[in-house]
Amino acid sequence: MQNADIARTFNQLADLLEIQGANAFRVRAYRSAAQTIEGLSAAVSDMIERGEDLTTLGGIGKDLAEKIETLHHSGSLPALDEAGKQVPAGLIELTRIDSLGPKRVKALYDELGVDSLDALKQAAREQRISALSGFGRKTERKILEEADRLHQQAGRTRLDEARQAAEGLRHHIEQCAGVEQVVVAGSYRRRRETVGDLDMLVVAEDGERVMAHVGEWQEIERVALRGETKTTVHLNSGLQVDVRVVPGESFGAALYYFTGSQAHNVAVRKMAVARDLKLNEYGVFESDEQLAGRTEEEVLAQVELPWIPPELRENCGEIEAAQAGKLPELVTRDDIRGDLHMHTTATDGKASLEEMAEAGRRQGYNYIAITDHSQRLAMANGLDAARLREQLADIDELNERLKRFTVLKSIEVDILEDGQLDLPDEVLGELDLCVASIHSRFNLDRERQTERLLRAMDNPHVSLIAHPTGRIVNGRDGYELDMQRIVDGAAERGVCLEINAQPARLDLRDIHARMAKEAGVLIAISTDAHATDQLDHMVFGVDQARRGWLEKDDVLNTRTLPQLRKALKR
DNA sequence: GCCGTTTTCGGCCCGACTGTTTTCAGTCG
Repeated sequence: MQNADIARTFNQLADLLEIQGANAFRVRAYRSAAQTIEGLSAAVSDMIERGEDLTTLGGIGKDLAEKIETLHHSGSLPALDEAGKQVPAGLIELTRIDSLGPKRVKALYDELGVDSLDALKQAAREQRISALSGFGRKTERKILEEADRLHQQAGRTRLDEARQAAEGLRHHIEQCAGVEQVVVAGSYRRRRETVGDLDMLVVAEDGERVMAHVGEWQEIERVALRGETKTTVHLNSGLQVDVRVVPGESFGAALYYFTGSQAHNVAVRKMAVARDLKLNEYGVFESDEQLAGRTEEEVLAQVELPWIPPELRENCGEIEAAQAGKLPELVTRDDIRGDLHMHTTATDGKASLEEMAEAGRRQGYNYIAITDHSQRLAMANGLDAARLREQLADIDELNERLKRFTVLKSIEVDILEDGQLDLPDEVLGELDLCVASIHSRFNLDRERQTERLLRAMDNPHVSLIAHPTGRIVNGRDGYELDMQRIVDGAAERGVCLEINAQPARLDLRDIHARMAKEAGVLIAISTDAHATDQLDHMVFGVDQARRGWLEKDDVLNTRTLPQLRKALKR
């Protein structure tokens, strides 16, 4: 039972309880516990095996700790089965329809027996919904429209795709007269790997004018709602965007509020309440007097907190760290001195050795490492020892011509099923660094996959494990791994782990990067570029590193070349 | 269901928008 499974179970139970009309705070307790568990770097099942007390976790008391243990030992939860008997689980899907929440779903079920999407559509078409008290013709029509849309609705959008949409719309809004500033807040600003929607904040006096201007954007499929200060639109790409207009004196409060996360906001607002203050998107207030609101710094100062980087605002220890003056100084793109993972035309890259070097230099780097694939990856035209040695000679020749820039000799060597490497040790010994990774047999069980990676790290030539979990964002889960053992194993052996900066990989993910930092494992942030323009992906890797609390010293490729060579010695 | 610098009971974050209402409930973020 993984953390995500436990979190999902609690969220399901919360959904069912909500439809039943259970105490809203009880429902919230389940959701908050789910969030806590999802944000943990350690596996809850391991904590139970080690006999740790789960009630030390925030939002988890005696009852929820027992339920987690029940889940861990039996794989199911009687409370969930019980709730499922009270209301059909199919109702949860109905709450995903925009404008249908738990109360209305319950009413539709009680009054009309609606327990599925099809039953809902039929009831709407037969106009039985508008006959109910509290429902009207408009609501009925809207339900029908939204039920049809539900099928085509995408899930969360990858950050790089969201960036395209966000920048386009932001530019459009900036053209509106009277607009002083446009900022994208929400999970986009926190740099989560995917976003559910976009939250845009506009500083302007005339809200009506901005709302009208937004409605004219060419990429809009439809306007879902529109008020004086807030409008929600759906883009052709399927992405939902909320645009809000705020006055300048509230900009900091609004930016803070709409950046979230929700869990972070709730925690900070509680701190305001404890000081007899009210904190909302317009500012910090003592009775009716506004004490702060123009900047995030002055808002946070009212609850005696320093400014907290958005990437950390997940209520996973950042508030406590801020109070103790122990916030990390997060790594930045400017700290990066080189890129340690990229391919050339020798295998499946699109650019030559020399073109990659030139592109690396244009990034402002001091060095890059060329890491083409090894022979096992036949479809990528992987290198055998002889072809690798040819490339090494080419690199020597290139380095003699380059000034104040170094191309490091490397390889992305395949890790075979038994943990052996795909090239002989003697040729690996001729490299500056050896990057190893898995490209096959993703389906081994957890124990064997973990052993496989540990065996690979046993090879003294291995410097770095690339995309350690093999996951693809919105694509596939990583292979089964005991991450704690991988991280501890890397720490013992002096092996580094990669944050692969491809927006589709971002592997390690944030919580595992943080786990590695805590174990003292150095992280390389690398683009895995297969073309020169993909070196630009470095920013996504840096964002992910920041979400993992990494500082400059935690990152291998912030080092100068001599420091790097030293750090690579095992 | 959780939690404690006012509390082991009684609180628990806050506001915009919509539709169906004559003053507000439901939903969403």
